[in-house]
Amino acid sequence: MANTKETSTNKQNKISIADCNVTYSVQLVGGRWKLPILMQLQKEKKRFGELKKIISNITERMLTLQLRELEKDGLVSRMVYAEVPPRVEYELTKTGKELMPVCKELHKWGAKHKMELSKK
Amino acid sequence: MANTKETSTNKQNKISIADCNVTYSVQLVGGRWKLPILMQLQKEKKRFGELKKIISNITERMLTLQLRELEKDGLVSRMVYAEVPPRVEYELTKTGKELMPVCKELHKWGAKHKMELSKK
DNA sequence: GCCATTACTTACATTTTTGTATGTACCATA
DNA sequence: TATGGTACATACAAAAATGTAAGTAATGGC
Repeated sequence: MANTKETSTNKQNKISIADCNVTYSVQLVGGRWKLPILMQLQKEKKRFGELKKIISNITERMLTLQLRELEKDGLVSRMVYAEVPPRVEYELTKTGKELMPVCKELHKWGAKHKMELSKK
Repeated sequence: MANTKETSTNKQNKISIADCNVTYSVQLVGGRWKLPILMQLQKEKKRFGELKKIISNITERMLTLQLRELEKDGLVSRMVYAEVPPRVEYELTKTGKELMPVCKELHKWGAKHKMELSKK
């Protein structure tokens, strides 16, 4: 996430593979906590602390990191209110919202797949 | 990929997060080379060597590892012909094929998203 | 006997991701 | 002056994913 070596084969492969829009899309939501975050923001915007409470086991560090990436990638917007103690709200962007129907399809596929696996 | 420590927080989180079918699905195709492989098998089955040739930059090791996981997860089937030199063919399973329409949606979303980003 | 071909395997190194623990700024209130 | 709440940041450690380099088995053809 942080501190990537720009010249590594690893990094170069990651970049070149994202030429494909499917791979690109999956990379955007591939971080461990990104989908859990997006799901929580689906219905309404939420504060940092709310996300932390709802998403069990996530640490503040990971929540921050993943939110920053989602923001950089244009899936989530961040609103800071000049208050003390601070208040920061996160919300899906238009692009983020447009991803939700695709998630629904993934959900369907995953559910069906899990069921079929369990039969064996 | 190989050698995971069963008791690590990391692993435990990975597992618990897959309760959600969306996250579960994304995990199945999340490996670096899995989507490139799946895309290649979309139209027709292919031999190990063909995949290696077509997917530029993939190493034999990574191709093997990712194919093994795709097989274990029921997305790809493996057929070994008792010949020398060996011939092994890989093919999408029913489940794998059913994922393709979802990939198409992801593709659309990714393409649109990329376009919008490039405007800024 | 030697070589070529194919689909791997193995040992190891590097890079990336994730987790742990602790510290910070801000100001209102006690 | 001390305390509490919020949303972080930072240094470090562990784990996981990926990459590199070399080797293997099998057999048909030279």
